[in-house]
Amino acid sequence: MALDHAILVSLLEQPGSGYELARRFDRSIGYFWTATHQQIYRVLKRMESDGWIDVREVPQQARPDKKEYSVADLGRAALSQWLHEPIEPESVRHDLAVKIRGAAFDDPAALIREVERHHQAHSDRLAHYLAGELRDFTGPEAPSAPDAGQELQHVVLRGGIAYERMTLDWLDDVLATLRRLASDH
Amino acid sequence: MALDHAILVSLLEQPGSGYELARRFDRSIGYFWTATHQQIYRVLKRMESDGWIDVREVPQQARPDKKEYSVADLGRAALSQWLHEPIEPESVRHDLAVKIRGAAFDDPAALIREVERHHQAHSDRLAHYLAGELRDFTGPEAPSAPDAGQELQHVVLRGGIAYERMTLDWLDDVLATLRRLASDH
DNA sequence: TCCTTCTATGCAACTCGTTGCATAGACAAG
DNA sequence: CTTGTCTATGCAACGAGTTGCATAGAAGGA
Repeated sequence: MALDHAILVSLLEQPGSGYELARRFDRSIGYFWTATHQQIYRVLKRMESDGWIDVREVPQQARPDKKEYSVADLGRAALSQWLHEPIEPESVRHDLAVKIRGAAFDDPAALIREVERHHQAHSDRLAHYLAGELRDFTGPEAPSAPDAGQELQHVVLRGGIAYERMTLDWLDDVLATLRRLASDH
Repeated sequence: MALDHAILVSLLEQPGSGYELARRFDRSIGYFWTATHQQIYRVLKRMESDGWIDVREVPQQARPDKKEYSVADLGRAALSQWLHEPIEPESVRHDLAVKIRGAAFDDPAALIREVERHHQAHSDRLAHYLAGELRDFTGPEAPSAPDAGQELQHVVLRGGIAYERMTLDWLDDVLATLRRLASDH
């Protein structure tokens, strides 16, 4: 149910259309939440009919018109209420770990390629996060006196960076283990 | 769709009933996958009718009879096929990060308690993982020459431990940030 | 000229995951 | 003696998430 709230937060940071939200969910929001455009349009429709958000039709040239959404008082109140409710620490779902334990009943060496692919993907993601951090928070273009919103965005991004670094270290450990098992054959 | 495969791996490691699987998913499998007993019973039923697993009725005294499942050839083949298919690196869903960014539009100080609760929960989980590692892999009772399956279980557990440590460090960072914002009020 | 990509929104069908409820005997604690 | 917990399985309903498809104009490249 947190997709609602992720959308509200994003719209508070910057009003926008469903399409724009979908792109943000591929970028900065993607650090901590994912959603397809289908999910987003459906939730926007529901929140609009519940009076949580307002719509404004924005005509455009050379591209389709869009509906720009912004957060209404009811939405702000709903977000605030959710912020004050405790939530459970997330439960993990890690496909790769299933594969690693499954490899005991198959060929561990066959997993090496796959793990290397994941290593590359996480390495790319880390580079992307670091570039974003430099651009928005630590580089020369960054605000010298960040406001609360920027401080909080930065600490979330630092979480993403820490996660990717930890994952890369762990994947190195996994690769070393798989290679050891393969050479012992 | 990886619940199927997580169950197959668990049944290969040790045949068992739906109830026993549900408990494993609260314990060791819970390091990397979660599922309720409802999900598990439904998937077991489907896999049985697809011939992936075999059932054996086991009568018991002083407790209800149980159905012990074990992996059939078809299930082993399905697992093996899945192991050879590439999978996408997981997408993240982190409620707490939504809350942290949302706090910019509410009261950051009000989140401190919540973050402390999460810190405690992750700290408990870390202690639990470390106890399991000592018991099964690094303590005096552990096998001196672990087989491939144990090596792979250990590397997955090391991933869980690294994740919890990283998360605790990050939550410290989050708390420091929230406290700074609260004192600047 | 045709093919693809980008912007922008949406329906329909499906699978996956969660929640509430139900049964039922055995055992332990208050 | 009642209440709660543990073992063990399951139905029904709902909500969340995924996949495939559809529309439609504009721009850019082969």
